[in-house]
Amino acid sequence: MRKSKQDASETRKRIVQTAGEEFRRRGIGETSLADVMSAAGLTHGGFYRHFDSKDQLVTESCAVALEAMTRKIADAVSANAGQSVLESVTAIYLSPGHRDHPAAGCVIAALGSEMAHSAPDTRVVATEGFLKLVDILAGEWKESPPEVAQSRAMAAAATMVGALMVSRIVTAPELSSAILKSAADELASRRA
Amino acid sequence: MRKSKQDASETRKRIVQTAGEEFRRRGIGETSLADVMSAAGLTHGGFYRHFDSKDQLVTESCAVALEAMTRKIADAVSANAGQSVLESVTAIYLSPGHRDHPAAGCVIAALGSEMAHSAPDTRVVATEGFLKLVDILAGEWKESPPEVAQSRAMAAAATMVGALMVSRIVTAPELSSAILKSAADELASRRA
DNA sequence: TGTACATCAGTGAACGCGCGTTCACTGATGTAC
DNA sequence: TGTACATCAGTGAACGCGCGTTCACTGATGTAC
Repeated sequence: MRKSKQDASETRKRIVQTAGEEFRRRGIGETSLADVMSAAGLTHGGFYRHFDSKDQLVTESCAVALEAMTRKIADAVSANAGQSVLESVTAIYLSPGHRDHPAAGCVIAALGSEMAHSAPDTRVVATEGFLKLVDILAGEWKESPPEVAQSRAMAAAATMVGALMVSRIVTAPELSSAILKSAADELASRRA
Repeated sequence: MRKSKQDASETRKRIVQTAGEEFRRRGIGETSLADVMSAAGLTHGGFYRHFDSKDQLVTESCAVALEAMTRKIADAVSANAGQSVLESVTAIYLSPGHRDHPAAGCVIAALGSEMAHSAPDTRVVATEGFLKLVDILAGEWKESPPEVAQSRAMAAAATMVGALMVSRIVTAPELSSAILKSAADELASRRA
């Protein structure tokens, strides 16, 4: 049953991608390796041909998922080069679609409180993803000194992460939408 | 070994309190009932004399912990009746002490991403706690129409929750502190 | 280029372990007379 | 008020289960000649 090197490499990528989705959908602790492997169309026994541990998979899948999100957001910002950075980002990040599809969304909002207890490697990856998001947002305040722009961007990122996470906890749909809208309105008022 | 009704009632409260601390310290999924019971000075077998399930303990302990936090914040606000509500709240919520002692702090920031997948009862409790915090913050904008004040308060609450959670993920201590400070500065600029 | 052998991706069963939950038991507390 | 009995808080062992991890095995792929 041995597969070619290329097949194996594609399998590995598929496991990382699937794991990122399943972890974001159901949480890290609630998702077993058997869940991930079967979602990737494999049996769980083969996992250790590709990874040393679940922790390693968590770290890699978070890295890949964070990069996909920041790239998507950066692309949207450059596609709307004429308009406000904050507006471009919040339109994606604070959308009902993002809220309702955590598996394809922001790792920090989906797994943040679990990540606070994760392995150092995973926290480093999360830190880098957060800083990338901050960097994109800082583009809103190009006219300000860089430290000011970064500080405002950090607060804006915190607002978005918090609003999205809370919008997923809350039980009443209208309240959930109101939280996203309030955050978007508040951020709109802070434009450069 | 039967205990008096009063003893039993105190034991139950102690379990709820201890559970709230342990869950916030280590996460819900990572904290076993045996962990909670032994932290409360008991053996795990007695758990089901007081509760029907772990889920019930999670719900009750989150309710108690959220109420303690909102009471503490409301007290601080009324103690500083002369000064800005936002200032009073952020001085507590966005402090390094709060960041470094999750066991005594905000449940939503400590367990938010886990709560998004929790039982409906738990999510209802979290929703009520969030709305209580929003209600306190809305006091900042007494002059504005209530919907405006509530909307601004929701965004402020999201900022605080997001900033605190991210400050606990991030690996570099200076960055962690910078996130708290950026959020506090931004909120200060939104005062009524 | 063809052949013989080593490698290793993936399977499926098994491992020890800790989990939530249950249960028989103990003996102090609560209750009925 | 005192006594006999029922209750039940807490203990400690046990339950089945699913977890992360390991392993023997298969057979196609890769490699050495």
